[in-house]
Amino acid sequence: MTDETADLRTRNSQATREAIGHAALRLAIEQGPNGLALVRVHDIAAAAGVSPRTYNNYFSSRGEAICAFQADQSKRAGKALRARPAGESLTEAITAAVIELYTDPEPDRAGLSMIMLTPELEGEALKAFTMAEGPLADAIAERTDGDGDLFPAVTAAAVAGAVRVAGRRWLEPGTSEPFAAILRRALSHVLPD
Amino acid sequence: MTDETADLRTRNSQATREAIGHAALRLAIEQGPNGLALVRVHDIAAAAGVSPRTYNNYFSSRGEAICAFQADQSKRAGKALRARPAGESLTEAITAAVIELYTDPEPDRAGLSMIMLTPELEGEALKAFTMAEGPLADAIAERTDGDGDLFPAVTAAAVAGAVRVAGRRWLEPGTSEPFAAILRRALSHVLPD
DNA sequence: CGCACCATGTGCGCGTCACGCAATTTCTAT
DNA sequence: ATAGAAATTGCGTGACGCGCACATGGTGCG
Repeated sequence: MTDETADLRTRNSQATREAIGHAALRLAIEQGPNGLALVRVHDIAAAAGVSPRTYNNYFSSRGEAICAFQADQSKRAGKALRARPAGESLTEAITAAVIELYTDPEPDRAGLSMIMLTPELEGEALKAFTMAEGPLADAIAERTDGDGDLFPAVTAAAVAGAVRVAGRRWLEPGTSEPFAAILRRALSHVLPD
Repeated sequence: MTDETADLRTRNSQATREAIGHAALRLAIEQGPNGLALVRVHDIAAAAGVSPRTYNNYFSSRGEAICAFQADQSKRAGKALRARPAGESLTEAITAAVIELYTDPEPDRAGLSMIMLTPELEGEALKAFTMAEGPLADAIAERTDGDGDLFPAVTAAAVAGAVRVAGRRWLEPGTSEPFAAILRRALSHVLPD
């Protein structure tokens, strides 16, 4: 892995960040999409084993904490694309990278529902998915070597949008199709043949 | 116009909504992208000539008020596409509709900068642009008569993303190219030839 | 033409939150 | 082992979101 653990200190703090995020999402799921107001900062902090003030050092809103996992996942989009072999076409590489990134384990239905289907979280959820765009655009630009200057960013945005739509689709009741399949179909509409 | 003025009462309340939104955006611009915290609810309400409590009846956060104009504009995307003649191809129709919608007057640079370049507004800004997706997807579905079930939503998301990217591009310092031209180029990357 | 009705505007008050500040604990590096 | 930085924490403050109740004004009925 290219992850050289960076700093041991940094690692530790990322661990607590994850702990807080995980606790926040878990509590939110327990209360359901309509009881988000009942998830108090105090409870999140307690569940994560930190002080409320510390929670606030890592996140500046409950929504941010709840969506942290999704956001962190999206941030890895660039790395995922770069990990694809150079032999693949851009479309193949993006498709494979995105599918691998978002289905490493099949996502948690409850968690994704909470994030994508709760109105109060809409803004944070969009931020979380949109976070993939920057890194992804950079990685695309590297692969295409200055195609059009707008192409990488636009494609990245389209891909992020396709992922979101695929997620919504996968969450619809009575969907047995695996997420990867839906994702592949969604991406086929925005990527060059 | 299909706008039948609906109700006179409704009209009035939409007027105050606009007034509040306009006031919020104006005050935000005055303070610049770094002084958003200084834009108090009290000031917005005062500038709009309503009570702070009334402001809160229309918007549940400052960001929502500031981005209201952009959000309302995006909501008209479906209508804009439906207004295109049936003879046009889907790509032509979408391109024309989007350009017309977002450049009816050339957008206000200060306002768009505030919305798109202020970190605290990122979530709300994304919501504002994403609001075009639903209506747009419906309108696309009507034009294509059940192409693929994912196609309309994915395309709408890609278009909304392209608009966002085009906006960012247009805001970059030293850009003299008209927004419509950038928009057209951006859309060409996500729409079928 | 008047009356009852509903939507909107407003004042008040409560609970929560985000965050600056400063003391304290914890951990790393030499 | 020790100096020093980073992280955790407590406290205090200002603002906010919103429920509640009341006033007001436009609307549609009889």
